[in-house]
Amino acid sequence: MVRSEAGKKQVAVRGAGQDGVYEDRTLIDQLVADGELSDPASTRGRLLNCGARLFQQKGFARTTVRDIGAEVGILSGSIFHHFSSKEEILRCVMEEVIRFARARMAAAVAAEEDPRDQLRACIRCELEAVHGHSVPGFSILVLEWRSLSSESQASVLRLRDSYEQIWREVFTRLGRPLDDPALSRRLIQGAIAHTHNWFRPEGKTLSLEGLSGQILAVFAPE
Amino acid sequence: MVRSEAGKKQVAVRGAGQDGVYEDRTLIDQLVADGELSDPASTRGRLLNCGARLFQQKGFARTTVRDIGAEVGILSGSIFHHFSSKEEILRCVMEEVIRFARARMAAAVAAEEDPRDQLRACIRCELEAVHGHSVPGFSILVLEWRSLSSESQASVLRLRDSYEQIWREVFTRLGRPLDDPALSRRLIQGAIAHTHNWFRPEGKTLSLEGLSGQILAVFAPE
DNA sequence: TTGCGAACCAAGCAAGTGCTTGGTAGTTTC
DNA sequence: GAAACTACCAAGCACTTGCTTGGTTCGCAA
Repeated sequence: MVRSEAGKKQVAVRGAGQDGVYEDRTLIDQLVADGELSDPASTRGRLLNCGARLFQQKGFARTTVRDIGAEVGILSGSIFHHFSSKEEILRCVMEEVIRFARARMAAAVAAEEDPRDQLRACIRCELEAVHGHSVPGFSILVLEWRSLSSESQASVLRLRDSYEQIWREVFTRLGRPLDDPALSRRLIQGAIAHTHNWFRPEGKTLSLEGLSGQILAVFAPE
Repeated sequence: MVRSEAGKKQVAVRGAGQDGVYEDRTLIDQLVADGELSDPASTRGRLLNCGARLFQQKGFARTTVRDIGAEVGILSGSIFHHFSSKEEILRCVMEEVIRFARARMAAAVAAEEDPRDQLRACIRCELEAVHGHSVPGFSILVLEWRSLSSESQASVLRLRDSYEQIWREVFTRLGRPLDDPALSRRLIQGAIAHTHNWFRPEGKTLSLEGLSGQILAVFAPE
């Protein structure tokens, strides 16, 4: 709620900014320059970041436009100068989340050659996204899907498919564990998304790295 | 818990009742007689069944007490003669869903001897539950978990653990795919729950039986 | 200087929300 | 047969919700 001129410094590499801002600075800057993401320092960008965090924490229905405005430091009515409706905020959050996650994962896959290592990179990427590192708001894609109108769903779905395509290509190259790469992807997608409900990275017993290995062991045993 | 009246073949009366009532008559009757489920013909039972269906269709937040009352045929205020709050309806729905799903799966497991067949039975059971056959409202357990207060979550969690215990025992007997049965369960739980978002049983390409086989192939390859 | 539009405020509307209150039939209990 | 209880209705209260409206400030360009 306190207006913190925080927009400027955000040099944060690891350790998110006040609004839960993305971490990877160079990638962000590139995407902002390409017009794929809103500038996180702008009011619109801050509304999206705060919205993402609140939607993830409390859920879309339990988050009010007054909540979002208060965190950004403007009144609720002023939000509608930037977005035409509350639902549009959710849709834009989802779109930016997908664009960022897609760019991140594409880079991670391109850094590997062996298909199994590529799968490992995908798993790691999505796990980090689900657990709030690197891509805040990622789990909203699953949790709040039904909060979108069917028109918005169709729009977001097209974008999302370009993200899924990366996964499917990796499973195709791997040729496992099922004949149908799309089906493999859907099963692993559910398994990873569900870790949001039980896995706590701070728990000492199993690290996120260790969890990646276990999931890999199931979907691509050696 | 281990209601092993299993071999009784469960003469499922396919075709739900007016309120989308459970299918397996004999099992239901037994659980009602034991006081584990509300009589689906009573007002309370009908409120729970209607609530379950509406919560699943529209989500908890988007379902109003007026919606529920209208479906049952009473005014919204009268609901609070049976439940102290809207949230209590959700909690009771979840509890009854768990009790029924637990009894159904225990019976299915007890009917098999080979651990791999037992796993297949579990997968089949939970897939049917998730997709609205046999256990209406099952997916509420995942989708609306955050709509419960933390006290209610703790209460439901205890009950739910007795359901999860069945899964863990099966994975323990199977000794696959991971060393940790609880972890295996959580991964397969996510994979199965997520099918709710994409699998359509009426689609000709892949039946629910076929899907069961594919999931089994991943988590317990021959 | 003047004009203009972007960004925001202050106030509030209309529609809904969960839940309460006071009351009334019908049934059961003693 | 009076009392108590169950299950419900009719009405509405207190509050929250997304969003609108009219007006103000301020940077910037002509």
